[in-house]
Amino acid sequence: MLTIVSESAERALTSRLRLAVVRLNRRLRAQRTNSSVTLTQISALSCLHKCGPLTPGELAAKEGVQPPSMTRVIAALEELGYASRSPHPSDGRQAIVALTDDGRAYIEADISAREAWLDKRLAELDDEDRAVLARAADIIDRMAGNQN
Amino acid sequence: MLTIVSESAERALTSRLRLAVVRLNRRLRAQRTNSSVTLTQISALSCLHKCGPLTPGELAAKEGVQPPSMTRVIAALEELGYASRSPHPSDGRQAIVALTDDGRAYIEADISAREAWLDKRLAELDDEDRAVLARAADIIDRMAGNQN
DNA sequence: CACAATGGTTAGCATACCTCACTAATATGT
DNA sequence: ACATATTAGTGAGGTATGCTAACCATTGTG
Repeated sequence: MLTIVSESAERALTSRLRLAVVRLNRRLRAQRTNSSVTLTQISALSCLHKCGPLTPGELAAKEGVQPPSMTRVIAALEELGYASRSPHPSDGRQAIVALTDDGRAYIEADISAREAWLDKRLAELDDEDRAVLARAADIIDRMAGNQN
Repeated sequence: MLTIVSESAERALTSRLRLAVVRLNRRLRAQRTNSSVTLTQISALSCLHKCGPLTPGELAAKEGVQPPSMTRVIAALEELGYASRSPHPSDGRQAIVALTDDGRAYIEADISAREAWLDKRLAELDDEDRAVLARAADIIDRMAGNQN
């Protein structure tokens, strides 16, 4: 139960959380076998969907990766027809990356299918466990999102 | 499918949990830049430390990876002097992977240093958030299907 | 004793990060 | 105004981590 966290459990939290995240991440990546869109690309698409058009640099910062890594992701999304690159109106160095209609349709309609595995696992939990995970997702996002 | 227990936050749990895990995993991997031991290797070392000597196949099963993936991890750990491979006493096909003294010293004394980043983030949370993460780690581990 | 099953490794492929170095565009300082 | 510095993005190359398929070597069984 939630009320008391034992001393030993508390001490091992760092290790346990790390291992849990590493392993769940592994499982999630393994689930996308017959999809042409990778987990990283989905993550970037989600970001564009949530935030609207962004420059490559902004997108890299929000995803917490270096700009060169994002360049490749954007190129792949463009290739797939899910994102477009247009010139920045006032700064010739920058570019604007936006979802295409296809990209929007994909992220809105198709992601849930690719999340079927996780969705099924979540459905097997009780409401209380789901509530814990919902809170944990927020906490983790804050921790991972804070630079440094 | 998911039972909606609390409006919009709950509805997107699958997406949010996935993104949170992907991003925290990314951060954790990024923390080990000046270390020669990678996250995957640490995970395997932890497993050996907790379970004692294992065959490569057992280790792969516990970590939830395929045997060929574990072969590489074991080779790296052997190269580093943190694990040793010895022949199985009764079955010539199998091998026994065990921590060396160096490996034990490493896993016991040094891991916490490599977890400093996460440890610091966790220390910034309040007790309630930590409790949520502790429960979440257990739930996630169960979902990811880790046989202990 | 031939031969299938088992355990492990090798080879080759894909994804996803990184850093370093480069180009192009913009801002700055004398 | 023009040379120089800074900034944004990209390309090249490297590492880590997973996979499957194919391959030995050993084991155990008919």
